[in-house]
Amino acid sequence: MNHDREDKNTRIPAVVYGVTPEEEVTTDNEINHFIRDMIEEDMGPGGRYDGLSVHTRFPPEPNGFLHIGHAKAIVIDFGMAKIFNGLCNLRMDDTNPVKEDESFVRAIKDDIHWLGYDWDERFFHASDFFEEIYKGAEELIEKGFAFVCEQTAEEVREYRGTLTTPGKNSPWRDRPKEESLDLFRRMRQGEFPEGRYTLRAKIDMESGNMNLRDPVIYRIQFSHHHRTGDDWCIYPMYDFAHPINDALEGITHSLCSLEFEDHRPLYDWVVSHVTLPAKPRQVEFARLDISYTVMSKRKLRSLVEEGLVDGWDDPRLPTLCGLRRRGYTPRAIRDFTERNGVSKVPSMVDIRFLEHCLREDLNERAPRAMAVLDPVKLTITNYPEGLEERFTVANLPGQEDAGTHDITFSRHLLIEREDFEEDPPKKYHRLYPGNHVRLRGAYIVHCTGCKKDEAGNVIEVLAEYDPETKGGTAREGQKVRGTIHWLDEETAVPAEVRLYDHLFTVEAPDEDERDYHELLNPDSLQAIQAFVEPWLLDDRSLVGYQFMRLGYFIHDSQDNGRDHLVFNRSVPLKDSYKP
RNA sequence: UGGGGUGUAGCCAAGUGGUAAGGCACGGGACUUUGACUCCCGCAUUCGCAGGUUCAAAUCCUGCCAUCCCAGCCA
Repeated sequence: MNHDREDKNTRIPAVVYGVTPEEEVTTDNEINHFIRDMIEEDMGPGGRYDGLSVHTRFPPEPNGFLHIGHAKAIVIDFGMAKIFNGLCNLRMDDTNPVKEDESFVRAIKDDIHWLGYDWDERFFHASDFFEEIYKGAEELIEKGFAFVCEQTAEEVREYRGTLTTPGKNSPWRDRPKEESLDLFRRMRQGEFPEGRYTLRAKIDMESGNMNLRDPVIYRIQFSHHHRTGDDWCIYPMYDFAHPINDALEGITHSLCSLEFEDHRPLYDWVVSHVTLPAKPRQVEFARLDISYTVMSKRKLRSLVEEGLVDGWDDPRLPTLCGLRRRGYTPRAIRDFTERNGVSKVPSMVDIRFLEHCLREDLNERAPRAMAVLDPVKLTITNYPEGLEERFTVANLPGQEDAGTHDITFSRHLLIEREDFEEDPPKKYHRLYPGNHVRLRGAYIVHCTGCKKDEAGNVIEVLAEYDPETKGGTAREGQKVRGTIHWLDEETAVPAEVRLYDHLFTVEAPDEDERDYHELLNPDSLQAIQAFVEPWLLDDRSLVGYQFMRLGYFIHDSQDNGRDHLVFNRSVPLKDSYKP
């Protein structure tokens, strides 16, 4: 057994987007679901595990990056342990060396830490227990519950039968156990080529459950394992290894997704036929799906490999690293998964709920700033040329300890093009000739007109300010319906802003029969040249900013330089304005 | 008559024999130096369908329907 003691060093660095250093994993959500009830009963008086403490595990296969679907499992696995004052292990399910790689191990650990969970020293690999698992296989052979089979993969498939017809026994099923034992040991010694033999559990070829039709539990594979190197040339199958790993780690509740439901009889078979120190229990729940995106490892991989997105951490992807780069916070993700609940109903959650959870978190802690995405000039015609005023504004209105920063004001400003209409629709209360509007934090101005080019496009908006309204405070009795954001043209800093939309144009791309390439949203990324407050040149909020009236944005973690600011829009603000 | 699951609002989801929680979305209003936030109000006479038991059924019984997963020497 090989605990990774250096693991303590893999804590992600203190400065990581989405989480503030002193932040703790807490929840205000009421966690109530059938798994909690079941555990409660199992641990209670007379229950299955009366007297033991809850022990769960999160067992990813290190062959890809974690996505928000995994986050649900992580929240459940670590969350249940926490609620019941138990423990949760992290285990790399590495029983198939041809698919797995050490590089993923690191990324997986970082993502889990980022989400706010920790496994202390309980970091395992399925491969830590290869010897014990092997012993279990020998035990099965000795008891007559397993045999070495010589059927080819093709023959195994034929003999397995179909969903509606029973299978047939392998001709090697009744091979004497001494012979099986000898062959199995020689398999381990590397005497036979891949595919020549397999070890199969002797259960029931006529079972309606395909998993019980003498499943292969060991296969020969001459691949280099990322951890055990070339020590082994036979590897246990998931169905055999998993229950044994669970038992050896002292897991009480082995929580997994619905598709393993009909593996449970096999899980239980292994637990009762192999001598083990504990009897873990498998419980299944529905995995998480989200609208307008894909969650399958295969599709995510091909999006990355075909260059359709900018790597595994593309902000449009549902991967945890992608969400992190997008500006999602662990708190929002945890909140989202908890509030979704846990059930056995295959579900497709509306992505707008995820967005809601992010806004709810960021609204409370993202500093406010101003940015103009589609600028047009605003000239304050009665403000002296060359004069500059400085205003101090709160980072987070209403929260004094969040600090302040300064903004400058002058005759030449930048505003959002859509905040001026020469001929406004009804109920429009932004700038239009004759209207009073507040420039947030500065002054109330009175729009006097605009200048246009030959083509009739507005190139400059004109207004006069009211010196009596400094700071944006209205005169006695004065009511100003519109407040807009703005930037001082003199001090505004150019920045690239990346606006994201759904990666797919349909709600359920995974269920669509069309090739998913056809379903990609061509406008999922729109990069524009915008302007932001100079303050953002040096400031780095770990939870990003709210660009007022626009949305939440965060410095891109990859592409920012001192002279090249890049912001990702995490999520736009809600907007109930209907022209 | 393969086996195993699941059906409560547009999307999640409580509910476990006493007369349909909550959230998201949506619609309306109040407030507002963000058309944000916040706050009010509205949103299932009905729980996949049909029978049955009961004073009483989303909850119990029977039948049906729909839908998901399983035929890797993947996990």
